[in-house]
Amino acid sequence: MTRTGLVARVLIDSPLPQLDHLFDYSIPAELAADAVAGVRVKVPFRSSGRVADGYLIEVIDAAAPDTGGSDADFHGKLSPIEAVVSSVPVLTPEVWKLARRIADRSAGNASDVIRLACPPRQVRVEKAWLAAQAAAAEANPGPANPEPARPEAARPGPERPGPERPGPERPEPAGPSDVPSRPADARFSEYGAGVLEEAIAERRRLAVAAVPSLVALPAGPSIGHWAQTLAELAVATLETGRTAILVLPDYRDQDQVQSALDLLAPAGSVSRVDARQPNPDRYRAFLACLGAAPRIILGNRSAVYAPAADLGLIALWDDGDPLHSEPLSPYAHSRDAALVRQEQSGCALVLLGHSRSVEAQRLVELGWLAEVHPAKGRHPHVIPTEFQAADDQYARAARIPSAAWHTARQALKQGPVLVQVASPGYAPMLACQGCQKAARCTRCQGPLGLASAGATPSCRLCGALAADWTCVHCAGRIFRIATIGAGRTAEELGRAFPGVRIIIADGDHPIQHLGAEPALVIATRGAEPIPAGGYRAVLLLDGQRMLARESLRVGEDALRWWSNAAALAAPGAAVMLAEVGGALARAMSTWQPEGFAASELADRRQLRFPPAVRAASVTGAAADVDAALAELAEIPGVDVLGPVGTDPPLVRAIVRFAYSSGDDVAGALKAQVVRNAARRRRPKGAAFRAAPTLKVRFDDPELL
DNA sequence: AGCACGCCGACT
DNA sequence: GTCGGCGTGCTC
Repeated sequence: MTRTGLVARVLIDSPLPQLDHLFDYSIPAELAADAVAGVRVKVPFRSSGRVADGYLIEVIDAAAPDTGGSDADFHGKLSPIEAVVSSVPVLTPEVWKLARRIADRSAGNASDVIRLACPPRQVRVEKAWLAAQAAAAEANPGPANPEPARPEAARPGPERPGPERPGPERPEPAGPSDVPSRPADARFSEYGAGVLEEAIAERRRLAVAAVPSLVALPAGPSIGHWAQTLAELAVATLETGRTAILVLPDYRDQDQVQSALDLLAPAGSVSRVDARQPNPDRYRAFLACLGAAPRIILGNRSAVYAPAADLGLIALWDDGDPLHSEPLSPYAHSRDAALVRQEQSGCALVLLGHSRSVEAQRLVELGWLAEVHPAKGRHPHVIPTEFQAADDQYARAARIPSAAWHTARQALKQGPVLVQVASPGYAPMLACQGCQKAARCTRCQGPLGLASAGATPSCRLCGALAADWTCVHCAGRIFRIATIGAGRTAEELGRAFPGVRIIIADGDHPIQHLGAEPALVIATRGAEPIPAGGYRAVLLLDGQRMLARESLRVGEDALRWWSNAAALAAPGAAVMLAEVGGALARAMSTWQPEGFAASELADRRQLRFPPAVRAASVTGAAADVDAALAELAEIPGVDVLGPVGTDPPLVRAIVRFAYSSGDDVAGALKAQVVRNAARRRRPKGAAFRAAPTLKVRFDDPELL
C-alpha cells in the first residue's frame, strides 16, 4: 500500500453515538489529489473488509508534531481510505464546525446534523455543475468570477482577501423592467435612517419588529411587509459582498419572500434550499451555495446549515413558529443553530416578527439582541370585544359578538373580510347528546367529527366511519356538535351575511392570494390568504378555544396567530378580537407583544422553566436513567425532576440546568449514552429481552 | 452488526 | 496445560 505520509481524519456517517468521533486513515497516493477536507469518502470499517460512508474532515501531516486539533491520537496501523466518492468538498469547514457544536450542545450526533446540511448526492447534477464551473473558469479566470473553477477556492475563510469580493456594482434586477420596484432610497425607510443597513455592515444582532402591513408588488401579488424587509436585508447584505441566509418556517412564507426577491435581487443570485423540492433541484441549489460567489439563500429551518461564501447575515422570520424546531435528532431549533452560527462566523443576525417569542425576549433582556422598531408607529387598530350576543339570530348562532358583526357588515361593502377560527373541518368534535361526553371511535378511541353538514361521523385519527355508533358511557345513539369548525362557521356566516361570497381557507383548501372584491374569508390560523390591499376588517373568533390548550406557550402562540392575521388588515381597518381580555388583549391593542413576552419570561424564571433555564429529558430503563443522573451530581446549577414511570419498563427524568452548565450536562449525558449503546446486548439463548436504550432529548419544546 | 479478546471452567 | 464458551467492547 502506497502512503503519502498524510493522515485523513474521517467522520463516519452513522447514527451510532459510539462512532461519533473522528477516525484516522492513511491516504493512498492515487487518492491524494482528491482527498481534501469536506469530500465524501468510503472507508474500510468493522474489520472484515466492509466499507462505510464518511466525510473527510481534515488532512494532517503524520510526520509533523501534533497540531493540537486531534483528540487522543490513534497509534495503531492505519487503514487506507477506500475511495473519494466525489471531488466536491460538500462539508465546508464552517458547516462542520457548526454541526459539531450543535450536536455537542444537545448530546447528539454530528452526522445527524450533517444530514440536514448536506443533501443526498445526485451524480448527474454534480457532473453538470462541475462542467459549468470548469467552463466558467475557462471563459473568465478572474477572481471576481461568480462561478470559479475550483470549488476549493470557495472555502469562505474569515480572512478572504478583499479583491475576491465582487464589487458593489449590481447586476440588473430580474423583475419586469417596465414596473419600477421600490426605489433603492426607500429601502428600510420604515425603520429610520440607516438603522438596518448599519446593522448589516457592523454585523449586529437584532430583534426587529416587523411593519404590520402589506406591500403591493408591481404587477404582482400583495405580500407581507415583513417579506419585503427580509428581501431588502438580503439584497443589502449581497451588496456588501456577502451571503445572506433567510430562514422561513413554511413554504408559503418562502413564496412571499421569493416574490419580493424576484424584483429586488440580481438575476441568478437567489438559491432556494428546501426539502420540499425534488432531490436533483435540492442538490443543484446546494451546489450553487457552495460556489465562491455570495448569494441569497432562502429556505426552511435547515437553510441555517447551508454552505455560505462569506456569510454576512442570518435572518429568521417568526422564530416562535413551531416549524422552526427540527423534528429529527438532535432536534435543534433553527434559532439556536442561527445563534451558534452567528457566534462562529461573526455575521449579522436578525429575528424578525410581528410578535416576540419568550426565547427572543430572553436574548433581548440579556443584551444579546438589540431591539429595533419601525420609526413610524402605525399598527393595526385592534378592538378587544367582550362577548356580547348579537341582535341578529344568525350572527348569534355563528358566535359573532354584536360589534364585530356590525363592523364586518360595513367592511363587506368595501372588500374582503377575514374571519380567523380555531378549527378546520366542519365539526371536528362530536359529543353524545345524552351524557355530553366526547364521542370516541369504537376502533381506536380517536375523536369523531363531521366532514360536512350531512356526512356520516368519522374518526379523525383512523378515518373509520361510525355509522351506528353507541356511546360507551350511556349507550346513547345521538350526536351533538361539540366543536365548530371552519366549515360550520362558514355555513352560519352565510346565513348571517346573505348574498356575500364565502371563501374557506384551511390546510385542506390552501389559498395563497386573493383579490380586493368583497368576500367573507373563513380561515384557520396560519392559513389566511393574502388579499390585494388588505382585509377591510379582521374578526379573530375562537379566542377562548385557542387559549384552552394545555401548554405553557398558549398565550405566546395566540399572540403570534392573532398578530400575523391582524397584519393582513388594510390601513385603518378594524381588527375585532373576540372573547379575550387581560394582558393578551392589552398586548394586541397596544401592539406591544414585548411586554407580554417579558412577563411570561418573568414567570418562567420564577418557576425555573425554559427558556429561563435549559431542560433535557432522560428516558430509559430505571437503572440506566439513575446511572446517567448520577453523572450530573457534580455539575452546578442542575436539578432533576423525577424519574417517573412512563410506558411500563421505562422511566423519564427531566434535568434542568443553567445555560452556563449546558456543555457539562451535554458532555456527561453523551458519555453515558455512548456507554449504554456499547453495552446493550441481547442476552443469548434466553427469552428475547427488548434492549431499552438510554435516550436524551435537549430543549424539547413540548417539555414542561 | 460482527469479530477479537479475555476470563473461567472442563477436559487431556 | 490448553481448548472453547460466552460476555464485553471496539471498529482508525
